[in-house]
Amino acid sequence: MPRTHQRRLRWLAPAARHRGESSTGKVESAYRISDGIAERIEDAISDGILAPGSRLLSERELAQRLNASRESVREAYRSLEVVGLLVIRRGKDGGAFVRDIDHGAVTRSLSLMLRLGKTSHRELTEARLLIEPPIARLAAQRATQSDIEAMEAQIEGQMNAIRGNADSRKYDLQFHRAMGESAQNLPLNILMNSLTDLMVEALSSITISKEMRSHGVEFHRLVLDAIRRKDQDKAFKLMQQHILESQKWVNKNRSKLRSRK
Amino acid sequence: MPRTHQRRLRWLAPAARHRGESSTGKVESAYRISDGIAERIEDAISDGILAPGSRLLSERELAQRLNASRESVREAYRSLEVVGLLVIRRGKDGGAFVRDIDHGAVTRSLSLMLRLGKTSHRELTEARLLIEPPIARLAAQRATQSDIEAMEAQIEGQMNAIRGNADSRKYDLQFHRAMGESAQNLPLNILMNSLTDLMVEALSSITISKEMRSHGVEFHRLVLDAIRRKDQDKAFKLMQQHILESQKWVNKNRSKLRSRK
DNA sequence: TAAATGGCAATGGTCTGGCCAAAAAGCGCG
DNA sequence: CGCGCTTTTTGGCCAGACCATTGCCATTTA
Repeated sequence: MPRTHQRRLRWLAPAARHRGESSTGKVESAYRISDGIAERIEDAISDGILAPGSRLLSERELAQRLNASRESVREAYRSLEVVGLLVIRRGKDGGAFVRDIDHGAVTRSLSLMLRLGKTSHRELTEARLLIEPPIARLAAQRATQSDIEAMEAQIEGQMNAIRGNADSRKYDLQFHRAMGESAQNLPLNILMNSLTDLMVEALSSITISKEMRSHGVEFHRLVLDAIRRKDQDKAFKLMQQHILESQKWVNKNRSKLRSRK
Repeated sequence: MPRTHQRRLRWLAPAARHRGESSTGKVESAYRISDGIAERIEDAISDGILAPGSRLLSERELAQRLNASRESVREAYRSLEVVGLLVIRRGKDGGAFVRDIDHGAVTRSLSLMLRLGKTSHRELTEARLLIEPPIARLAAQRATQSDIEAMEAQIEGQMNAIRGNADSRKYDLQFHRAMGESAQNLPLNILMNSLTDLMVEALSSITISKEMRSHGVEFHRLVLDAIRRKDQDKAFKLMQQHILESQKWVNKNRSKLRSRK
């Protein structure tokens, strides 16, 4: 057994701790060994002891060291994979790796709830309408040079894609993401990303005319311009208009808008 | 083996399906039996075939029917529990039950990401400031009589709690929730609930003076009054002011504001 | 009669031990 | 050097067992 791994084990020192209810409301059904393990790993990650990319012990090995069964460890790893903290790979040099921070889990979770709640397209647009324009305003206020360059790159890519008749949606989405980044507000950014992801998902079946796509990229260009000039109100209004336009277009073309996946 | 359960099995008819990547970005590491099972159950739930409260087959039984091992079924159930779709109970008459729709999963997920991203209190307030006032406006526009009564009830409870020196935070939170309900926009509502939950969590260590609490409930009363009169702008501004006030108060009292749990 | 007790049965939680499949590393050969 | 086979590590899956928890019910007891 290699000694090199010894250092990694510090985080598994504390024994099983509190039971009951976490402040966010998850009811824990009594005690589970796997939950205890998962919790310690989670803490280790959020404390930075386990950095993104680092590899955890193999199921067999951690089980042995903790005097637990492989299944308990396995279950812990799987739970953390489900919430997006780990990624598990098979094969030699496989195992569980700490994932770099990824907002996708929030989006998935939100998406699930919205599907269950039969959310309409109207609600989604309404929500975007309340969140994105303010974010554009913040972006105009705070964007750094590199933020602006990132947005420029996406617009560039989008234009090329349109010219080549390739799929430009990816760049469209990325532009919104880049704008979100520059607003420098993590919660808002995550929320906006979730909403735009859902929008893209909802519209994925619809083909968009070349004209409309050009129209979209043009809007992005204008928004970016406002951000560059730090014209907050203009950025706000443009983004608002952008969303309204695309909604209007969707309404016109909703020959068959799928309510769910 | 009882025949009565035969009906419940319809949803497990389709065989394993698509692999690869879901549109929300989850990378699926090759094929897993448990994922297949989980997916079918998830679909059954979101299609309404499995209603909230209904009980799934026991691990042993479903495993047998699917010709899978108990572990695969178990893993599927656990995954769905983690994302908040199921709740699992032990003991006789225990098992996996479809949970009624619960936004807590989104909050937990968001909370995790924010912790990992070292989100500041400032960002949280900023986000609330952008989301809650618009929601108050929507509430003023759309609240039904029963919505209003729900809010009244929370204010009532909050006042009683303050008079009796009991914990009024719960009612405070519930008021915001009730207001969110009346805005009749699910995504916005979920987002707002997540933010307020996080705020409550962040402030849970701080004791709040009786005076301040009375001040808070007074604000709620004013907001509700504006909603009753359908005075959208007033509701908007009051909510904005409410958040600003409480932030100001927090800044003053942040003798020791914990950055994370 | 009503309440406490104790056994029973169903179900999830954990463990053991094993085999299979994937996947990367190592190695040998051209 | 690079291609292809073999090896080795690791997760995925399985079978069977036992434990812990929980609700139910018959029995006992106050």
